[in-house]
Amino acid sequence: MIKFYYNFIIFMVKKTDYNPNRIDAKWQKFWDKNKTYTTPDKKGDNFYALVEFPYPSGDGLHTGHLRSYTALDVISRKKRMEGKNVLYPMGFDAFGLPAENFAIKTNTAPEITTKKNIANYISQMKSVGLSFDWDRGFSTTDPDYYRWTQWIFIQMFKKGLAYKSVENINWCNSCKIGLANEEVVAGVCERCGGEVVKKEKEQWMLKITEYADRLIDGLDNIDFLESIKKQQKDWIGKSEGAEVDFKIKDTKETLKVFTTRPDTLFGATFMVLAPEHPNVHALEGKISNLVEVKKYISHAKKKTDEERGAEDKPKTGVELEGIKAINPVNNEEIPIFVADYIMMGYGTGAIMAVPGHDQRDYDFAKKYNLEIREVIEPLFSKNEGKDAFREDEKIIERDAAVCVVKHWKEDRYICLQWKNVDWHGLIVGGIKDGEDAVEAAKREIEEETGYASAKFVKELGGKIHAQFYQTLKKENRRAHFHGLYFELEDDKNVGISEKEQAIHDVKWIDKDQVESFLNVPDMKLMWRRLHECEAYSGDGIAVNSGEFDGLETLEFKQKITKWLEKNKVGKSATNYKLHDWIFSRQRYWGEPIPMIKCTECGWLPVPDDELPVTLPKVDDFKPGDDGESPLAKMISWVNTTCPKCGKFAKRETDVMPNWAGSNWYFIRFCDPKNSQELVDKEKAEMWLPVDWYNGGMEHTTLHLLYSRFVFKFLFDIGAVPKSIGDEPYKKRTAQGMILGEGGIKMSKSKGNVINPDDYVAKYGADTLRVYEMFMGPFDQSIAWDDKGVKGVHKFLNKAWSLQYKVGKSDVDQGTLHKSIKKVSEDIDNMRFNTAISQLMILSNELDKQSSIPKDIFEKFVLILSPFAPHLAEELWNSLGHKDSLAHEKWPKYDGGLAKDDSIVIGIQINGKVRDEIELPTDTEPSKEIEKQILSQDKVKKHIGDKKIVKFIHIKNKIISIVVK
RNA sequence: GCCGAAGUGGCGGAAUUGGUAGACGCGCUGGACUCAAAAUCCAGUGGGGGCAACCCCGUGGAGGUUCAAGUCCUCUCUUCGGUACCA
Repeated sequence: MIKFYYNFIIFMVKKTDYNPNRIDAKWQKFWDKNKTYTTPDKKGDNFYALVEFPYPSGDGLHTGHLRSYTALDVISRKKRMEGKNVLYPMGFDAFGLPAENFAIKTNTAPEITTKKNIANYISQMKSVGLSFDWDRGFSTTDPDYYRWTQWIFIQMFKKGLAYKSVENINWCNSCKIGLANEEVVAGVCERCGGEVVKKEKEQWMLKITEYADRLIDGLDNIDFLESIKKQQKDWIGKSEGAEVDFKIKDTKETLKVFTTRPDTLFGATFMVLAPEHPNVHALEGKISNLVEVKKYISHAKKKTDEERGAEDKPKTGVELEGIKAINPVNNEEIPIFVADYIMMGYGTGAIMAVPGHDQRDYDFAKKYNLEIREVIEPLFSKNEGKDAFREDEKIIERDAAVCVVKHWKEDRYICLQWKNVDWHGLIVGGIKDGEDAVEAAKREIEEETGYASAKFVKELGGKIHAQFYQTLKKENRRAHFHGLYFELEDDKNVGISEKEQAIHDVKWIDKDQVESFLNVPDMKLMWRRLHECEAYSGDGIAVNSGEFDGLETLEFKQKITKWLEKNKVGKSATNYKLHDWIFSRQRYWGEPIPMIKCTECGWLPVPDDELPVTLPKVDDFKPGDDGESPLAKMISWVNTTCPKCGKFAKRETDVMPNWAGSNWYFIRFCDPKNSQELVDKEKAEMWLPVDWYNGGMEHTTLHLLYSRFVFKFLFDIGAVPKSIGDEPYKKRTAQGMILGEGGIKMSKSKGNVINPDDYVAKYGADTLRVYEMFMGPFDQSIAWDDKGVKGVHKFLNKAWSLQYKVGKSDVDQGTLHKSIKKVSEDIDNMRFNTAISQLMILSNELDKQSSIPKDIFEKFVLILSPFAPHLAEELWNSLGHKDSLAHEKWPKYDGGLAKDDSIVIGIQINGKVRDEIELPTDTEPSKEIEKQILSQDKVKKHIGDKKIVKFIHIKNKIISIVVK
């Protein structure tokens, strides 16, 4: 009796409320002290998880950072428990404009602000229990780190990949800084939203274009989200075609153009130059309307890129009168225009205009009344399905008339809907021997619709071809459609035969409905020709192209390119949208570019033993109005001696862009303290490539592309071992953005920024972590919801109180094993939201028990721990374990126990669920089961006296009965 | 314009290969506990009809394939991202 009371009192006293603040602090201290997450360098079962290291801004960590960091933290924690040696590092990308702008405003040195911000970030990250290996941390602003950033630049210089060039760069008027194309968003500066203008500046450039093909090809063998691969490919923008030289009549000048369609050369009826094109200047003497031309050019230059690219802007241009170009394929003299729809930044800044087959050229030609010549007749080839064109079978050619027929009064047109095939088309009929197209068409119209008053109005352009396999007759068909337009004069209808009636219905379709009614591309195109407003830019068969007539596009391209090469007027060529990377910034807070200019010896790199070129302390952080870096004012720093001849020389005063430090940081985490080389080869081999890299979608064409480029370069020069390949990241995923409450973007100005610190203080780190993982699918944008946070907190409270139910009892293990399975798989696939919902299901079920067996509860704690590590550690501890659970074995599930013994499946009658039946799992279909089901009352009722046509039983899924 | 992703209750969202749509969470309603509130617990909760057993309708819209469609096919509308005269 006494003992009973004693136990009872102990039991009462032990029970405490969930107090996250106490638990969080306790375990964070424990992990720090015991170096729980410090990663040893060793060969073997390693796993490198990486998240984008942040810029340490004054605002501190935001919820978006945490979504990414928590996700890979969950993955890292699970991998550790699965026995992997996990590297999950963190550092800071601390060079950049905010610290510099702050310095200009307050005259506080960027070092000081940066140091303070980094300390704050570290304490914030620790306060949410991210399992980073802090021993490997660094900042890109550490001289020990940027020494190697500078070293990489020098290696690029030595290989000819870094060069100085005068560029018409994007210049932000408010930041006073040159921007890469990637940093100009919608015509304004990505950072400050300020106006971007064009400015000529001498800049350091990196030849990323040399790696363009490898950057495309490398994507094939790595596990990146498809959307990322596609965006990178589009950004690089490779297109293959030819360069063609057009002579300018009576001069020695030629105009070089790039085209992806050399097969349309015979259709080139004029040329167009970009306003900035240098040849305009060179030809000034011959241009008779020079004043007009100059006026147009200066007007065009004033426009921003955005204005020039504005939607639906009518095309403008002016002809260069007095000069003509000569089309090399047919020696025709064609006019030359300057127009701002041609951009200097793409291709050669000049085009051959083919108005028949390019929509922009077409619009321009229409406006200025220029010749439009058709040189490609469309060919529609069926390539898929059983009626796909078969290369090796014989081909039967057929001429046919296609008729667009207008109503006698209204703006409606005849279409045919076939009855036995899914075909919505126009009136089509074969042209018989001795018949012309119009006669054939009239005959068909009368036969198929009964209307006899069709009056021929006009032809609808040239022929359209279609090829497919006729499955019934077992032959390839190639049909040549002649498009004809008719108008009915009256409503007289002579009727149609029964045979025709059985084939199709005649439909009168309103003008604006016709296009969507027609369901085959060749008919749609024929219909659109009635309105004469577009150029056909697809593939087809050549016409009006001299000796090349009759060739199909692909073959024509090859032949004409050979012809151009033979006649020395062109060659095959590849063009990219990607430009070389402008690598200079006229600012202070960045890595100094380690170059010296000697008037005698030219540009020379700073010798290796003088690296790093440290950033000198300055008093005035303002850039000069002429765009000079603040460093230019540091005369004593700028003046130096030439490393080659020893005479007076000057240092480069530009600094690197903030991408410089971030494009190789993941390499340094493998060996962060190495003073001899960028990275020790053996250590690089242990960790690289990165197994899993998660970050934001916004870095797809910037950081992610740049760092792949730099890594390939380091691979080429042997700075990283060859054995690891030339791709830095095996797998790349991206999280969705977190929006403010109500679904609007978080911003200071809107005052809807969520500060994670507040939630850590109020609910604890685990609630914040679990909420961020639970709020929705990881890759989708989602709005913050305070109510959801409370719900998660309730769940953790429940998990906490479950510990007081631990005791001896028998509890069914089914849900536990199902949960282990689901949580394991969901974490691997970043389906964190459903993993947590499964944990909730499990906790709800355990809560229903009067007592929970200890081993079940332990496993629950273990699979909860990646999401809520502090709570899990505390529970683990109170279960009697002394050590951290960070390296405990991840529970395994028993496939048998994860399955239910029996399963309830629905019984459908004529497609509707009417009843259900509980069957042992994996019950095979049998006559007995069928009998049992048919004897159930509800089933009997619904079948009534109808006859059973079909009885379907899919194991573990459904019973479906069809009755009549 | 083009490319990509997505449209499911009051809300965030679940739903293997097509197989009982709405798991889990929020919110709401009712109840218990409380002097009261909060917290907690229990029950209910797609819409409509019916006392009820049940029935009808439901995954942006219109067609289609199938015994069976949120899921597959055709067309279409909307939203959100990316991109922009790319020759």
